[in-house]
Amino acid sequence: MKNLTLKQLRYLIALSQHQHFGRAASACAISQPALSVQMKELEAMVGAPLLERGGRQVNLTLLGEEFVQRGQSILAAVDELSDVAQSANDAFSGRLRLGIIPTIAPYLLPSITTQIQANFPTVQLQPREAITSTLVTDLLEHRLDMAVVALPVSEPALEEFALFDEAFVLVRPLKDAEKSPPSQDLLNASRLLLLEEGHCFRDQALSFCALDGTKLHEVMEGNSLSTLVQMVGAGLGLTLIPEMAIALEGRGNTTCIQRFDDIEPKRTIGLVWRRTNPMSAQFASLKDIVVQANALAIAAP
Amino acid sequence: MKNLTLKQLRYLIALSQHQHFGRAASACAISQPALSVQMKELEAMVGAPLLERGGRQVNLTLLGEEFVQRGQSILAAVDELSDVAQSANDAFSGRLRLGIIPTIAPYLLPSITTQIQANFPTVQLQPREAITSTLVTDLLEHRLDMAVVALPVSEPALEEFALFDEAFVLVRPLKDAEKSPPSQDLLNASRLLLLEEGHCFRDQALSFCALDGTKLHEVMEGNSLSTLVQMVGAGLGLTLIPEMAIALEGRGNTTCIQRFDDIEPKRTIGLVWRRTNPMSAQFASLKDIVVQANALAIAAP
DNA sequence: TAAAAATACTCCATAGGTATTTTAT
DNA sequence: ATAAAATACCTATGGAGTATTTTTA
Repeated sequence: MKNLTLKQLRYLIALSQHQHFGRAASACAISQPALSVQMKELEAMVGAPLLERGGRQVNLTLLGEEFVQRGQSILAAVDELSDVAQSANDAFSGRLRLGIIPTIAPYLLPSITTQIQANFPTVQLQPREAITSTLVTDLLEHRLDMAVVALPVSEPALEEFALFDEAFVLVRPLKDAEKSPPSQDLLNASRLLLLEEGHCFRDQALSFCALDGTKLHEVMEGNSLSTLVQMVGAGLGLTLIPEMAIALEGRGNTTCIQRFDDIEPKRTIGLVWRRTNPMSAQFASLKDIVVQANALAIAAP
Repeated sequence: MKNLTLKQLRYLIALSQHQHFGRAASACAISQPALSVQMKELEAMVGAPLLERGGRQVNLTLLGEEFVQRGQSILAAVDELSDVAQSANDAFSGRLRLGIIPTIAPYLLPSITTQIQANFPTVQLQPREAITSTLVTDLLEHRLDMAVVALPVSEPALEEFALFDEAFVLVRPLKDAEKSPPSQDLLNASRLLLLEEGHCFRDQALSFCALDGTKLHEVMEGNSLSTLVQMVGAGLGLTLIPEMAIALEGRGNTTCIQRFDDIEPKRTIGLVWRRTNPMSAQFASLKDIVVQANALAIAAP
């Protein structure tokens, strides 16, 4: 029974409908002998007669009827495969597992979600928030389809696509609003509040200050930008936040935001995905969505 | 998608399990290039990638996963066909639509049913009672598998198998028990009670009396032997019943049973079925069952 | 005798094998 | 450099066609 073919089932069903080899054969667009041979082989495989051959008409045995019944549902399931393939072909659709780093997620994810649902209603977005290293691993091991991270990732297996640059701004206690303008020197002289290890934003901030983690002594760690901003408000130090976070984090009345004039620190945010992902082409169409989402996020009050 | 084969589904599933063309191929007992080609063709047919080819391992796309899921249930349904075939092969089993004439049914059917259930527990007996002409039509048109009738049927498409001869006995009012012994002359001189038209037993009785229906004037018709016997008891005439009916119909105390001495009337009871029925071989094994059932029926009190 | 299915044979499409190249890590 | 998949090419199986025979009603 290992060599049973779908054709044979189709032929048997045709035969059950026409009860006549000649007519069933032409319904299947094959010759009568071809049908005879196939049915003979099918019966040989089954080891029992499926057909009762009369001179005038062909009838099915009980077993034959059973085969027709089951064959029909098998063929129906096969036909459904075409439908599945078709709908998958039609448009960018289905599950999209999107990773996103925590220093972007709260600000960008809401508008990304909205934009995607508006533009690709058939896409089921499954966002996941994690630090870059986790996201990259998840991408490489097929647990994610795409991620929003700070570039470069420099992973050969991953395709990178830059979306926009994002400036960092200084967060100071409100009372210092009139004091010295922001500068690298100021940061170096102050207690700097940073995210805990692993967050790329921490590394980016340190890099800007031309410091490495080991030389850092006057530092406190937090695990969300909100926490850090609150700590700044309490006068415990300074911190940097990405431009996009201003709308959300700059609302308090205990801190103030200051931009750097001279050498503005920034990072590049981009999309990454496996080069081998067959959806690559369609991912390209996603980039516009995310750029738009960014515009909305910045424009938000 | 019309040319999709079960092999391709098997290959895809193997690939999803091994995530490696080489190993999946050997699991399928084919070469790696053969597998590559089949998967390529499958994807071409589907019109969308099912596989994501990485250097180290092969992964499935979302659509590929969907195909694997559906493919597995399709293959499961195909495997079930083997089981169906197997169980049908193992023994004489399944539905048996058995026709039986009314002049035998009440006396023979109970023991037939018992015997069949004891000997072929997997057979589902579906008995139907009707006159011979109906049974023959039903057989020819595949509404019955087999029938118990009086032979000969002389239908070329039907196989006949004689089971046993069945004598007819005379039923007279009890008061006539000591009168003239049964003979053809007696029958001709009396009012003969017969079954209505269509029952073969009517024709057999008439034939024995060397009468045809048209010459019959002193005749009443009934539609069951029991009714006729009751009428005999009421002194309305005579009737004939088959030997097998004695146990049931001879119990009353208003009638008596008399056997013919000289030329004993009888008929042959047999099985008939379509020559083309593939179960023919197995039907042969049924004949012993029915013969046994007859022995039981006659032996019954 | 006529209609229908089975057989005989032939051919070609294609599944599959081997050898090799390309690709990706 | 190496492992793996794709490609090229060849072979052989088997699905399907035509012509014919056998069967059965």
